[in-house]
Amino acid sequence: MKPVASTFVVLGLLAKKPGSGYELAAFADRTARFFWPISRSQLYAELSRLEQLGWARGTAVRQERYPDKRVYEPTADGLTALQAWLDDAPQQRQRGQELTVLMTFLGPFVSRERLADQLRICREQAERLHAELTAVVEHLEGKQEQTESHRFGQASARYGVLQAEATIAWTEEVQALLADECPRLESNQEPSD
Amino acid sequence: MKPVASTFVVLGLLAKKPGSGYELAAFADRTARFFWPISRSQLYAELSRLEQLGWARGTAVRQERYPDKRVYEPTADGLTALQAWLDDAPQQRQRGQELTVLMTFLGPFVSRERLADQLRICREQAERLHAELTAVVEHLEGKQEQTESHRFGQASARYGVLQAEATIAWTEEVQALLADECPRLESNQEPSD
DNA sequence: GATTTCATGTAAGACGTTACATGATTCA
DNA sequence: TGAATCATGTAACGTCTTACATGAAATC
Repeated sequence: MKPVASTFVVLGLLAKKPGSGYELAAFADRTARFFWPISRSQLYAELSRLEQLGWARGTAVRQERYPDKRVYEPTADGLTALQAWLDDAPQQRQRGQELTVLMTFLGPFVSRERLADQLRICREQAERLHAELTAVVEHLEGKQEQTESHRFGQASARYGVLQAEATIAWTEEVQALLADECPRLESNQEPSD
Repeated sequence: MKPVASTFVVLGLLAKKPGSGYELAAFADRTARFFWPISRSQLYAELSRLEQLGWARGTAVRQERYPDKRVYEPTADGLTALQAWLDDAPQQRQRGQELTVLMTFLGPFVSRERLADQLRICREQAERLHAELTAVVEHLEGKQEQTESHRFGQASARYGVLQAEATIAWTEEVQALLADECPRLESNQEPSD
């Protein structure tokens, strides 16, 4: 019963918004769906796993008009595990971009330094991909014999170029947000207000 | 031994550029990697599957300086199967976007109408997602109590907004390319040169 | 009366990855 | 001498999806 990446995704959703599996599925559908889709059955599977790991506590709630439900919330251990995972697991090469969005989504549970690091890495990767695909596009552009196959190859590469540009723009936005949050390079304490 | 989506991806790569598994892996790494990554072992598995299906023919090639290799090329049946799949399988909701890029990449094997259709669907989906996520961003913006959790939720939703915008811009590019190719709504014949 | 909402899961299988295994040749 | 390139696969396992299963209450 080892946790997988999706275990932490569900734990993170729970940390943002405790509730029943059904409610959590609706929340995930509004938020995490576009960067980390998860099926209903897997969501329920992860919830039992979290309970077995002692990372979430489920409480049966009686209802009259609707079927009874089981409401979950993260335990202290669960929050510790989540923060620990966010702080060092993400050295994975796979799903790097989605992981960065996940870490942003779960910003309150990540240290500012870690998040800034991840954003930098994400941006650098996007910049490398952008350079690589731009070169592909230009290479196909420069060919004397412009076959149909080349034109379509170029068009598909343009997709990657545009996505990479969007990623770079997004990282800049979030980097600016982080800079705004702590104008002096001091900690994550709120100044006053 | 039923074909899966990746079977057709490999078949498509082969149709664009016949060669050995090793060469194909390098080609995939330059081209399809960013929209349909495929591991080396799976590539080899798909090549044997294609041969068993009679959709590709492998020929042993002797080499002196390097190990012998097996060079593949699609059969007539294979090309027919590829075109048939491209023409009606893609009613899948999953990987819809990547499928659209794949179809663009394999443009020479898809009918113009089918490709135009797919681009339209892709664009409409991106527009719906864009509207949905813009609403999420604005909803979080409008809240009186701006928690940290909301700000980060907003930041992650912005990612989806920017990606959707990139997708929309890309579909417009390719739609323009298609319109350019056949200024009159005539067939896919090259006019003259 | 039909459909949607609420509510939770199981079972089977599709799909894909990493690690392992091998080994000659070329290049730094 | 050590690393990269060329070349092809197997075996084991991890991950996730779809379809199935159930059923009351609310809404149209």
